Formats: sequence, C-alpha cells, structure tokens
Amino acid sequence: MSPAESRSSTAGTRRPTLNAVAARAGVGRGTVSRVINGSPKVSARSRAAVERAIAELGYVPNRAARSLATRRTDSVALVVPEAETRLFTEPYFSGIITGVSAGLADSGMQMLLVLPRDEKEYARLADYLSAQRVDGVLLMSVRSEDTLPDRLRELAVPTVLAGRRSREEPLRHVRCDNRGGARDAVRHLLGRGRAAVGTITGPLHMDAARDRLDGYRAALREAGAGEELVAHGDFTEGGGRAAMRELLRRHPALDAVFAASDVMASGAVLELRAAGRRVPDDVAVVGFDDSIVARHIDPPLTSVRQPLQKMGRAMASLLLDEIAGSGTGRHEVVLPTELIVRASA
Amino acid sequence: MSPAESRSSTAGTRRPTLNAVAARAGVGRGTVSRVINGSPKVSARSRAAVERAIAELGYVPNRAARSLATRRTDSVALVVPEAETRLFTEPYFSGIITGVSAGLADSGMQMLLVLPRDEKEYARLADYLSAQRVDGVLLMSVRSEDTLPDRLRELAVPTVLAGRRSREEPLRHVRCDNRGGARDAVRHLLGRGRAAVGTITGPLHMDAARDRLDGYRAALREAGAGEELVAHGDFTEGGGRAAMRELLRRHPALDAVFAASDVMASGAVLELRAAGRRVPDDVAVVGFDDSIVARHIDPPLTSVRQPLQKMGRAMASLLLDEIAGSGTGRHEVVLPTELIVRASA
DNA sequence: ATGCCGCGTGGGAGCGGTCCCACGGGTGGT
DNA sequence: ACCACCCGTGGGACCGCTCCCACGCGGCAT
Repeated sequence: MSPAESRSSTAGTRRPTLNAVAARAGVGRGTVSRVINGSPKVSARSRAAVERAIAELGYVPNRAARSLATRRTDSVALVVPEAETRLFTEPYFSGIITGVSAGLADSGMQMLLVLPRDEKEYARLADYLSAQRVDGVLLMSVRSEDTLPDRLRELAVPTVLAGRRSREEPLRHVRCDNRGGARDAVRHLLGRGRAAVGTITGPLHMDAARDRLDGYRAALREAGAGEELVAHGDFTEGGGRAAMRELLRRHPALDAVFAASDVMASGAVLELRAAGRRVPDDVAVVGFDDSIVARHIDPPLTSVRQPLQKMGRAMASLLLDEIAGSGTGRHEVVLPTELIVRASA
Repeated sequence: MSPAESRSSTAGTRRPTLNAVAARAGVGRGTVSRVINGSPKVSARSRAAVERAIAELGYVPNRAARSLATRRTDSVALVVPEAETRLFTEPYFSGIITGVSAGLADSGMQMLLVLPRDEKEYARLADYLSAQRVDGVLLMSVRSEDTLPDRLRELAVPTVLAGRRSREEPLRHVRCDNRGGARDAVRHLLGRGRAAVGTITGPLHMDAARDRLDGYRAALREAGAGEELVAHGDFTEGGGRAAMRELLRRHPALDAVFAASDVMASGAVLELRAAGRRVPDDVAVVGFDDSIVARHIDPPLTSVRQPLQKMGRAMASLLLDEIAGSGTGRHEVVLPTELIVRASA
C-alpha cells in the first residue's frame, strides 16, 4: 500500500462513533454515554465492557456533536488586542498565557487565541464570542474606558479580566499587588539610604499605573520623609526619557527613581547617562515587570516581578468557577509581587 | 429590570436558529443555508429577504451544528512545545503568531493555542488533534528527531511546520533564508574591513543552525579570504560565552564574530568585554533574530531580522491550501531576511 | 400545444452526541 | 403474597446545520 493510498484510506475511514462502541460492548448508547461522562449509575460489568470497546476501537468522542447537544463548547477565548501583541514580547503575556494554559489543561477546555486586529474587530467580538462559540472569555489588558467587558456581561458570557479597569470593577479579575510592589520598591530605595526618590508613572487612566503611584506615595509617607517627585510617562521608553528629563530639571538633587515599568526605566537610564549621572552611584533606578530588558540593559535593572504563571492559573480557575456557575468563587484575586534586586539599585 | 434579571433572561433566550430565519424570511431552510454559504443559486428576491431576516434576528450560525454536519471544525491548532514557551518572549513566536492570526482572520478559521507541557502530552497530541478536533495543525519549532509531524501525516492531518527538520523535509513548511541571512551578515563584516571573522553556531542538529553556518562559509569562500573560525554554541547566552572564549583562545587575532542568535551574541559580547576587547572597535559582532536583547544590550546589536509576520501569514496560507485540498500549493516557502545595522558591527 | 430543460426551491435524512422517560427485575416492608 | 421502590438500562427525541433529492414553474424549441 503506497503512502498515498494509506493516507486516503485513513482519511476515508470514519472514526468510530458512540453507536459503534455500544454495539461492540453489547450495551445501549445511553450506557456508553454514562461511562464516558463518569456517571456512577453504571454497573461494573457494563462499564468494563464499554471501556474495553472504547480501547479496542480507539474511540474519541466527537466534540461538535457533544457541543451541539449540551450547548457547551468546552473552549474559552483568550483575547489579546492587537495593539498589545507587540507586548507579546514581554514576559507578561507569555507568562500569563502559559499559566492559563496550565490552569485549563486538566479541565479539558480548549484555548482559543483571539487577536482582534483593530477597533472594529474588537468591537464585534462581543457578538462573535457570545454566539455560542466559547463558554468563557479571558480578556487581557482592558483599558479603563473599554466597554467590551460590560457587553459580555450583559450577554451573560462568563468573563475574567487580567487587571481591572477601575477600583469598582464589576467583573471578576486577577491582578498583582501593584500598590504593594511599588511600595516595596520604594522602601528598598529608602532603605539603601536614598533620600530624594522620584517616580515615573504610567498613564494614570490605567488602574495599574494609579496603584503603583499610590504605592510610591505610601512608602514615602510611612517613611515620613521626602517630597513627592512625580513625572508622568506612558509606559514607553521615550516617555520614560522625557519624564526623567523633567524630574532632573525640577529636582536636580534627586538620587533615586522608581519607574512604573522596565521600559520606562530603561529610558530613564539612558537619560540619566546623557545627563552625566551614573547609575546606580548617583541615581538608583528600580523598574516594574522584570521584563527581558531588565536583565540586559546596563546596569541590570532591579525590578518588581509579577507572579505571571500564577496569575494565569488564577484566571483560568476563576473562569472555570464562573462557567460552572459556582457563585462562590472569589471576585478578585490579588497576588503578591517580588522585588528582584540587581545592580541598578 | 435589574441587571441580574437582564442577565438571566438573556441567558435563557436561545439564540435564533436557521429555522427561525427561514420562517421569518418566508423561505425554506435550504435557501437560508445557501445564502449564508454564498451559493449563487438563490434569487435576488429570496436573498434579500433572508439577509433582512438575519439582520433583524441577529442570527449567527451555530458552529457546532455546522461542524457536525460538514465534518469540518473550521479551526486549526497552533502547537508550541512548552519547552519553547519561554521563547515566547522572543519576537519570533509573537511575530509568527500574529502573522498566523492575520492570515487566518479572513478565512473564518479559529486558532487554537496548544501548549503541551511535557513529552507525554506532546506525544499524545497526534491522537488528540486527529480526533476531528481541528482541520489542520501548525507546528512551531520541531526538532530534527521529532516524529509528531510524521504521525500527523499518516493520520492525514494537514500540517505546516515553522522551519524544517532536515533538507528532505517531506511536510510543507515555511522558513526564512537562514543561509542567505548569515551570508549577508558575514559579507557586512568583511565589507567593513574585518579580516578574521569567526562564527558561533547553534546546535547543528537543527537545520537552521546548519544553514547559518553554511551561509558563513559561503561568504568567506566567495570573498576568497579567511580561515574558517568556528565554535559551537547551543543558542543560550552561556553557550555563547563559552564559544566566544574558545574562539579567542584559538584565534586571538579574530576581529569579528557572527553569532547564529542574538542571545549567543549577547553572551559573546559579555565574554569579549571580560577579555578586555572593545565592541565593535576590537571585535565587531553580528547576531541573528533581531530580538529584544539586540536593541537593549550595549552596544546595540547588528542583527539579521526574519520577516516573522510574513512567515506566519505564509504558514496560514499554506495550511489553508492544504485543507482545501488544492495540491497546487507550494511545498515550502522561504522568505528573505534583512540585516539591521546597529552599533556592534 | 406539447415536451424538455434548468433554475430556484422546500424539506427529509442524516451528522454524533446528550437527556430523559419508561421499563424490567431485584429488594425490602407489610 | 403483594406492592412500592430503586437501580441500571435501552432507546426516542432532540441539538442546529448541510446535503441532496425531487418538485414546480417559466421559457424555449419542436
């Protein structure tokens, strides 16, 4: 038999159905179905017969048929707006996705990766996803003004967000302790004897950026020391540079900076160097995210790491809870961060 | 109506079916189906009526039902071995995934992201995927000795690989011109007056690594100049350092290095610095991949960029061809690279 | 007129599961 | 001995779509 023949014959051969299994095992369809779904209402005898038949036939249930009958799809969508896919390169997405995948693995759920390319596609997503295509949705990087989550909520599509839009987020979500992480970072700087600690914030319409700023303030306050030295960035390297320049202009005596992201921190380092300041000798720098760049810029960056895998797992778990309808699940999960100390501070 | 009520009522309300559309439009089910599937055998009158009914009802076809009837799933799996997910952080995966997503978008295909966590899960994938779960498979980073592709082939599951296992790869695949890219890199070094150009290879059981080494050799040969200075790495930073150390030991006069990956190149830079050589003054360095680290290490790395998005699109396109059964599609697609010149060479 | 062709068209018969109802046979209580 | 009950079981009726066959009807050639 030539490869081609073997191929087509394999393709032509229909996979065994539940009916075939029933016939072979000498039982009814119902019984086979019960065995497959782990119902206890099956005698040991029938169960054994069915299991043997399944093994012999290499039977695998047809997802589409089951889905049609149960009105479930056993799959969830992971939505990452295209504007963010460049950030794929950050450990953030990769870590969370890996965690989600792990958290979903044992549930038999499939993970659909959805990357809307523009606003239009993103806007149509609610209809798309609610059209019995998925049992639940995981939304990455929602913006404060984003209404897709609300639409999904109206459509009763189980949804879990990575991060929250505001402090009154009505949807379930998972995030790291941005405030605590920032506070730890600033404490670290103060603990090393830095006196004038500035901060470069993210865009304040993002909750994470606000929380990190809060953490900075809290650390200063509890230390009872220091004026707040705040400049606003936008999570880009250029934004970090500009903010650093402004900080230096307004507060030339500054000797430490906490940037709300590594990318901004790397911009800050560039600017400091351009201004003739040494890092960390003259100015210590701490970032946030523990991204790739943190390890590779010079000097390596002290940074706040998020437990990304755990966050992903938590998202999966929250979503599975909601899909199962167990209203008991927690509404939000906040996971602690960890300060990774390197040479920059 | 409270939100809760609205929620449950929405959930309880079944979505309109094709039958409902037919009834509303005053036509038969067959006609609605034809309109949806773009059959030409429908009168303008019926078509208009159906389209209006669809719009009024907000009808969206049920995927499961269609899938059951057609024996297609309209979804493809994108498989990334877990061992590689850390590489998610490289632009490689993110770029290709984005490209695949774009290439699939207009076909109505869904993209299933499958991240097997260990060898066992990976091995079971063939059965899993062939059980009518997907219409096709995209395999990232297959190793030379990997047999999953062959199993998929036996099972007649349309498959496209990112990269090839060897020069006799029987499956369709997409890759960049590794040889040409490496050759360009070395030409660049030679063109800048470097005389003793070494290379740090990847693991030679990988086809891409072999091709890059070939490119290095070709460039030396065509220039008629220079001894081959080869050390072997393993695509890790540590491996790059070790290989660089060996090169320096064996060829102290070396004044340029082409590393088969940026990560190894960054290791090489560290080693060079440790050995008191300046980059690029004493030794110029070129990497491969144009990854994140290339932009962020000091000095910024000249590197060979792959057209990742295009590669992803090509993979999608090849797979769609194969699923459609148009045997006309090309067997392999090789896309050109681009040399990104930065400070390191 | 009559026949034939072909174009829309309606609807029956699946696709492969799940759900649930009804049924047979054993058990226990009166 | 009788009934009530429960447990395991078989199979009908869907789930919502596609496929395809058969049919009605108008236009054209005969």
